[in-house]
Amino acid sequence: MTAAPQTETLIKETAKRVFFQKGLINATTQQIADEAGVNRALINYYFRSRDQLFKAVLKDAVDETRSKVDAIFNSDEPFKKKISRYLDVFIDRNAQFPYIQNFIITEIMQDPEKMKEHFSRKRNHLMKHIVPPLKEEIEKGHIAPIDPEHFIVNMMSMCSYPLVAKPFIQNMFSYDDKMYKKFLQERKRVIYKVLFNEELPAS
Amino acid sequence: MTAAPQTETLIKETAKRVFFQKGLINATTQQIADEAGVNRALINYYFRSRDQLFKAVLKDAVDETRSKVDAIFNSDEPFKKKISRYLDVFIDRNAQFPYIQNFIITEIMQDPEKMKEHFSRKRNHLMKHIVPPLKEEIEKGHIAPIDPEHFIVNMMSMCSYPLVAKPFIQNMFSYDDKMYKKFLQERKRVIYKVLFNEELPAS
DNA sequence: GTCTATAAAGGGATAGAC
DNA sequence: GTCTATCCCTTTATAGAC
Repeated sequence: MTAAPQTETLIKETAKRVFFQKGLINATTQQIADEAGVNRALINYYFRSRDQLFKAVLKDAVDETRSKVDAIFNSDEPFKKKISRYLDVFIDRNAQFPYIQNFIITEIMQDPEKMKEHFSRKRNHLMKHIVPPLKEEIEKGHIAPIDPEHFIVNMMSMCSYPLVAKPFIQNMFSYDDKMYKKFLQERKRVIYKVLFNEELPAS
Repeated sequence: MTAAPQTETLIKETAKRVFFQKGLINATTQQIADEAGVNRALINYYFRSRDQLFKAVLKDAVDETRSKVDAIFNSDEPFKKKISRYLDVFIDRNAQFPYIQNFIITEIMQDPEKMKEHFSRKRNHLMKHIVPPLKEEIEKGHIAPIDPEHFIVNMMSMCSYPLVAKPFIQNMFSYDDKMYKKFLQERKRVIYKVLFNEELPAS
């Protein structure tokens, strides 16, 4: 085993931290190199360009979240249970890397064509997992009637926005980091309640 | 009346369009000048720097929304009616300038200290308008018990996220611009329903 | 693989002519 | 008020030595 993969991994992990934990979307290659303690030229050596490093790191993050979500929805648990597990995974994962959502949105905002690169396979991903079982539950009378597309947007909104707007929320409610973390955990229960108009069962 | 104010206004309106309608957060001064059909140096002449132009435009946008929101909550209508009017104003205003929310978030993300410049007076703004009457309505049994902070975040999430994530939603649901616009209008009713668990009355 | 040095481009801001 | 020309700085990317 040579030293190469170590450096490449180090750069990638550092970029992940700088971009998604520190939220520095405009971080320069110099900043990332300094943070990783490597020479700046090595970034070009391993990734050719800043843009390709960025894409690689974002792709990894998106893929990782997606595979976790797939695992949940491909299981044979009841629909409401799947949703509650989705809330767990989505919130915990994004609490660890709070700015992933901002980056996805900002990337797409700059150039909607970019999304197709990142989400070509994910397109309709949540829809396929959610719309059929949701309609079924509504027909059975287990869930109050709602347009599935609004259901999905409600769920994503209430999950993502509190992450995307972290500094805004901390300021508005005078939350320190510990209180904000607690608030995020509470949201799993709150969102479930709002979506289904019933309490989240103790698991 | 000289030609000066016209050019200054032209630059400002153009920047507003480039930033908040086109979503080009990293637009260069050259791009803005070209779009406005003026010489690039005039931006520095009127605004000294790109940063000050940006701040001026963002401040205008924030102030305009805020004064509309204040007018609603300073009226003496019933609480639920105020919320429904807030949904109207917030969604219509941000549908016109879809990327204002992104910019606020991105600005704050880059440097949380910046928020204090923009929102020093707004701090706790929504809280003061919402928390007391919400608690009162809950005590009276008109609204199901909920933590007011989660209520506010639920409301802001379901309003803002569909705007912030516009390209994402359009892609996911294969919405063209017309369908997306319709979807946004529907959300007024959907959000009201989710917040209060009752239908929005016909106004 | 890793470093130094340098090329090359992009963008913001200003001086000075008109 | 408006324009051209220029300066300056930042940042990316690469060539070439080690």
